[in-house]
Amino acid sequence: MDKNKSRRPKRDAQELCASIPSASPPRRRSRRRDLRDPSATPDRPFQQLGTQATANTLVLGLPASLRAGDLEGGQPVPTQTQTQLPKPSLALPTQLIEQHATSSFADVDVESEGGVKVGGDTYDFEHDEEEVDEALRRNEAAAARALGGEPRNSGGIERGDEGCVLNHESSRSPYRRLAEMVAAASRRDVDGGAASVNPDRDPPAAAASPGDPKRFFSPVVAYFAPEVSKTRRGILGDRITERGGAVARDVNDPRVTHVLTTSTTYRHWNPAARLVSPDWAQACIRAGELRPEDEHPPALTGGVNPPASLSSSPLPPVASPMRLGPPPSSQDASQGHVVVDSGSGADGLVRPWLGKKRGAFACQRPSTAAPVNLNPHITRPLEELAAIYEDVLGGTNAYKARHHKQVAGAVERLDFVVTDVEQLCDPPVTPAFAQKTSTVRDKIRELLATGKLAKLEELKRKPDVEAVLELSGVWGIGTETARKLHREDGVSTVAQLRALAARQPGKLSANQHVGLRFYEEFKERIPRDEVEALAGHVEDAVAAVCPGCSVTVAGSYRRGKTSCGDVDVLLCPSEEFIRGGSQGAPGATVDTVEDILPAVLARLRTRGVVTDDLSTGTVSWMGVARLPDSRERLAPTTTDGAEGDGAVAVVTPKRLHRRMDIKTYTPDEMPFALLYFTGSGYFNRSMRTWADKAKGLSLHDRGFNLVRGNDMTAVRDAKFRDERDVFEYLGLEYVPPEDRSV
DNA sequence: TGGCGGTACTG
DNA sequence: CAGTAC
DNA sequence: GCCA
Repeated sequence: MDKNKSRRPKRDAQELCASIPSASPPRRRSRRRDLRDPSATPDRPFQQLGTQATANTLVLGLPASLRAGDLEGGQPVPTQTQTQLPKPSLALPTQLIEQHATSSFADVDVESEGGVKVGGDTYDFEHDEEEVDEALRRNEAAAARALGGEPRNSGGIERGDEGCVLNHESSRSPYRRLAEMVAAASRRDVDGGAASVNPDRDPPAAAASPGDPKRFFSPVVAYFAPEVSKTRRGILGDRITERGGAVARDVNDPRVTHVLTTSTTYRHWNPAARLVSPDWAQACIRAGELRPEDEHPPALTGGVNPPASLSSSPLPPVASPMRLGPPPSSQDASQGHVVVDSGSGADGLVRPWLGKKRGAFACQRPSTAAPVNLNPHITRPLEELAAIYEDVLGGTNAYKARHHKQVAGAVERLDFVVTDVEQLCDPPVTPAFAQKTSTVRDKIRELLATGKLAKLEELKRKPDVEAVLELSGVWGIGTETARKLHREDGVSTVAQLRALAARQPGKLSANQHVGLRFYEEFKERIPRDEVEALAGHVEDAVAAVCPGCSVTVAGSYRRGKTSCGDVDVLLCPSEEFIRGGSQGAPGATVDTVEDILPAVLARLRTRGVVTDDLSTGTVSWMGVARLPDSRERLAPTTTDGAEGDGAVAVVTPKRLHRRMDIKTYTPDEMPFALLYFTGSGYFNRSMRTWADKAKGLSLHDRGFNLVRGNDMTAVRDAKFRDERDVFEYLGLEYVPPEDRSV
């Protein structure tokens, strides 16, 4: 444990405060060149992705810093175990550094489902202690067998065995042992025979000799990138395990040797693994032996038809998503970046807390999203409690919820298993852990001692809690409506609500009917490529209506997440269009900014992309969309397997209904809109507060307001061409989108 | 002890 | 206006 | 529930 502690980044208040000045150096114009993202340099022409014919700009793709170059260039991929803090960039009060986006699981990339995995089985904490204990005993025996002797497995997968303290007598409490099991299990949580520690499951690997030609995959531990379709993953995965290999569920598993991906931009955390196309596995299967990896670099498989609108670049290459497509003219006009800090502070720096003793600052750093959650025994009950506070109790309880989630998130990012609250205190995981009293800290203590939370149990015993929790999961139904439905109509489940809605349609609003209809579909995550395909259709419509209008996907997509909860699209017409309507933008069928969205939506409706509306304004739309029923939309999945008779099965992906938002902004609002809709929610919150405290500004989705007295006046003394200008104006180092998933 | 974001749409 | 969502 |  001490070892783990020493690996943790040091961040005491002193150090954080000391880093403030460097966090916001008075930057001169010339420094803007050596920025992380070259394509975001003002001088560089913005890269267009749309069809040449239409001058539209579809801004998609991973943030530049996630691109292939990073993976191949041998730069160490930052892991959360690194010792020093990366260069501080955004100085913020620690109490504001909160994590997770809007909803509890909205931005979780790693599957955080299920309970604690122990040797392939999953236990959640509904089980009583005996049950957990028994499971631990079983698996300890199995693990001891697997680790103790020599032939750990036939695969020859080598890795260090550090930290495998499974047989320790010193571990007294069941939860300490559980914690250790969790740590161990997460290291060997590999599907398929090779590394399983559970004797009940597939031990065949032990029987075969390593040299067996039929088991040529034995040195391979494959991980399928999320964009590889389920079917393909299943088929190839089976072939690989049949032939002695293993399939890892987690890309961070140190034993992963090959990452199978179609994306050249796939970001993975295991630098030791090779990035290959799934075709590589197929070639190996066909050849009956391992084939050279170089022959199959990660790429789209042949015969794949990307959606028409994206055909020029199936995986959008280098256009920087944090750079909104600037109207060409404004680019020419950008002789100098006239973002002048006319505000407070002679040196342009504001450090309101710097002199204070307790002024704890956290510096925003690249948020190395936790690859695996080593502490579900803490985070899950906390999140559960938070969900009840937020969705059931509502009101000011949302603030309790927020704090519980903040702590859960901080604990989830830890790279060691927590067995004692003190581990969370010496460098405090959140500022609250440095205080004398903290109720959440007490809750964790209780959790570690007893394995449960009295508060949570008590709340869960209340009869309406579960009902309200479920009902408020319907879009458009919040705590109040859910409670009323349960109280007055005796509705407890979505199924019952559907029955009620059928009997008495007037009970629900139109939006709630929509939410109810797509209840299941809205809960599904949206893969990146589908986000791109949907955005591609928006781009087509925009191109037809208003050439030159940029189309940008914000949201968690822009933060580089592999899947998203919804599709967030921002439109920004050119300045020519703003000035001259269809005269300024030849080809436009509309004349004002307000006309764009309705026209775009009309086209999307006739194509069947937009299916329902949730709220419709002139510049903002929220609704439902899905991919149209055409033959070439998402990459069809070819499943000619090892048996290879040449048959190609085209698997039709189910076209789920997705939540989509589209908003139009003028070029001068666009940087703020991008910032706001890229999030995360917690990142926004911290930036808002910083703007308020440091500069007396209120930050919103279309600009700054100067807060003086009661009234607020818009800031008009500075020009903001992109997000960087906003950061700069606030005296903050730029934080790229992918590092904003705080 | 009060504040915790400000805005827009629906009904 | 309350409720909801962003 | 935490913080100023």
